[in-house]
Amino acid sequence: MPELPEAETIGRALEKVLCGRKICAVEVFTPAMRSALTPLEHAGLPGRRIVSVRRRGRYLTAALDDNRGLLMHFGMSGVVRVESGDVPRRKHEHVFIHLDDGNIFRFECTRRFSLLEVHELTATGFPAVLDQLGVEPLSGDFTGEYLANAFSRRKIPVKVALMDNAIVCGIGNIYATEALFVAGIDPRRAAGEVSAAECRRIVAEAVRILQEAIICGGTTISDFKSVDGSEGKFVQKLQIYGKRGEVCPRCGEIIDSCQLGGRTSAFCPGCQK
DNA sequence: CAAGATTCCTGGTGGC
DNA sequence: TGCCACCAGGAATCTT
Repeated sequence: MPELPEAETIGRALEKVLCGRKICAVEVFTPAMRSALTPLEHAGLPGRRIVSVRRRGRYLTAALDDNRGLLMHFGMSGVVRVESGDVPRRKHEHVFIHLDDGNIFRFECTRRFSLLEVHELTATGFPAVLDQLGVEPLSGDFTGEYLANAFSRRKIPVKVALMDNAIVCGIGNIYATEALFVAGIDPRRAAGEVSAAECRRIVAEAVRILQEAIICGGTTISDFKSVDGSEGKFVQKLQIYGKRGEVCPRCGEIIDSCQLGGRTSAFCPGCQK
């Protein structure tokens, strides 16, 4: 389930195989997704060249040579591949974009939560629809002071706030769960009650975990695969996500879980205060 | 206006 | 073995 490290992993791989390629043809096999895919067929993509691939939060933008870009989001089961047409179309591959080197950019999504749209790009290099996103976790803007200010007076659980893309983008259930565990913060606490010092700890651990996950090529729980089909190895380093009922690796208590913002949230009652 | 609930979708899982 | 309820997840859209 792609969060920021998975999007970064996909983006780096796509940059190598897509940059400089010209689009020859577009085929849409599944019109009804979360957002309709049919506009892709009428967007005048053939003849356009892909000039760059950049990430913002969990989104990727493949910029074209006409100031537009392909905006991608992978939902929880989105997979992209760039391979030849010799491989038959898989059941949940919804879009083929044929490239001038003979390969096909294939967009797959089993649970149909993914997004693939053409947008005008602004001066930021991204579509205007991304302007609402909060700070980038791996930029210098994501500081303890920023987080403490964003959390101020908020009554929602700190974990829900950490997953709020309008505050900081790209941190989903896996990495929010892990970061709060390592920082020793109970995910159920009201965001506004978390101290500035604790916010600094959350930021430091979240950044460290995201960077480590990128080095590992992301986290594969069930669906995630990078462009070449490889799986993310960070799953082996997860300390608490999905481990309810197991022994806490830090204090030996039994890991518990609860529902926060509609998401299962594992935590250790012994060492997350 | 903030917070919480609901919705979309499919495949894997576990109970009986 | 089959059937079915349930769960996973991001983000938009609702209800309170």
